[in-house]
Amino acid sequence: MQVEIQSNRAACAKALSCWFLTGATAGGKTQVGLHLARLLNAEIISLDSMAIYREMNIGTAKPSPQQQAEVPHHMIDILDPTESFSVSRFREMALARIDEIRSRGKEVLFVGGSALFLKALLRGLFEGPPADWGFREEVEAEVKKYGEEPLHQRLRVLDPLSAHKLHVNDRRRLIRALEVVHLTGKPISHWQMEFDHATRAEDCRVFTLRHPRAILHERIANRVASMFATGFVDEVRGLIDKYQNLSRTAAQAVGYCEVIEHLAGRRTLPETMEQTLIRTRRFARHQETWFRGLSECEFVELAGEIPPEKTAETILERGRARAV
RNA sequence: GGCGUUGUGGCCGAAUGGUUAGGCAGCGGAUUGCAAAUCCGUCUAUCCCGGUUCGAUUCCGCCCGACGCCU
Repeated sequence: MQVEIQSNRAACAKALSCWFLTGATAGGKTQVGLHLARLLNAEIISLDSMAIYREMNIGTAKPSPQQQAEVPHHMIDILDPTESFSVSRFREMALARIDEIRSRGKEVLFVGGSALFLKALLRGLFEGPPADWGFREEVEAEVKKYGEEPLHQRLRVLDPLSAHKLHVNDRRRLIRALEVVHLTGKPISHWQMEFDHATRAEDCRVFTLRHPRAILHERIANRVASMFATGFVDEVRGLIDKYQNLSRTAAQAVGYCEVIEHLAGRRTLPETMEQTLIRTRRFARHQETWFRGLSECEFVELAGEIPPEKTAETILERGRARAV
């Protein structure tokens, strides 16, 4: 345990020495990131839970091949859409990439909006057991029969602290908490206590692009419209033809989920587009909730049309000014 | 022009002579191996005017709008 904390600390320190560019979806991270990477002589590590999938290009608004050729990118196109993924795998792989990039004498810039991944990098992850899907399905079946209440009841005995923190209806976390005691004999709250060291924004370089909400909504509308205009539906059709089903994680992606329903004939195209728009907005809102809550995040307010290279320069200036 | 139906919050949609469903969207929060997921919280409206009534969103009349039918 002591060793784990040590290595966790070391890993966090390593991550904290990198540059980060984050922000809600459709906020212009890709463009700014490219400029910033050039200014820093950096390579980019994607901080995005869906861009890791091959063949999911249009709907994830992945950087184009040309953009990826301009600056070396990592953690993009590393999984088939049938493979599942997890935060911890992301973290492990990303940490390895940091070393690799540094060994070339280059700077590291993370670009992306997956907030949980960001937090895992900045604050660490306890060395807990991976998901046990057999166990989860068993418990899931119980919930179906008896509801969440008995689950919560059980957790109150095994891990009162977590039970107190979790809402009765928060089935996923209830199950994970149970899973951890079941697998390790120790409550998840015990493990989690060790890893919540917040860093002040001034002591790191986590820049968070932010637009006024109305403008962000406009940008989202434009992005969704252009996705559908450039063959998003065909992309998803291709995936389904080839793989039938996407992995548990890939299938959750905004837009993909909706288009799959459409291709199955359960939804018209206009409904699908509307639903994709709505879900993208909700996604963006949740992302911003995350960023507000992470002390590491420093907001870069973008009122009006600011050219990406200008924003990159602003960030560079601010980031260089501090000793990290 | 006549007759009929109808008018509930941004949208959908119940109900009721007095205790003002619900859903969606929006907004806020949570978030440690499914995270672009998931969970929680929040929003208080009955077209206008008049009448009946202790009390009207609910009953009556009228106005306006919508829809339908007829001439």
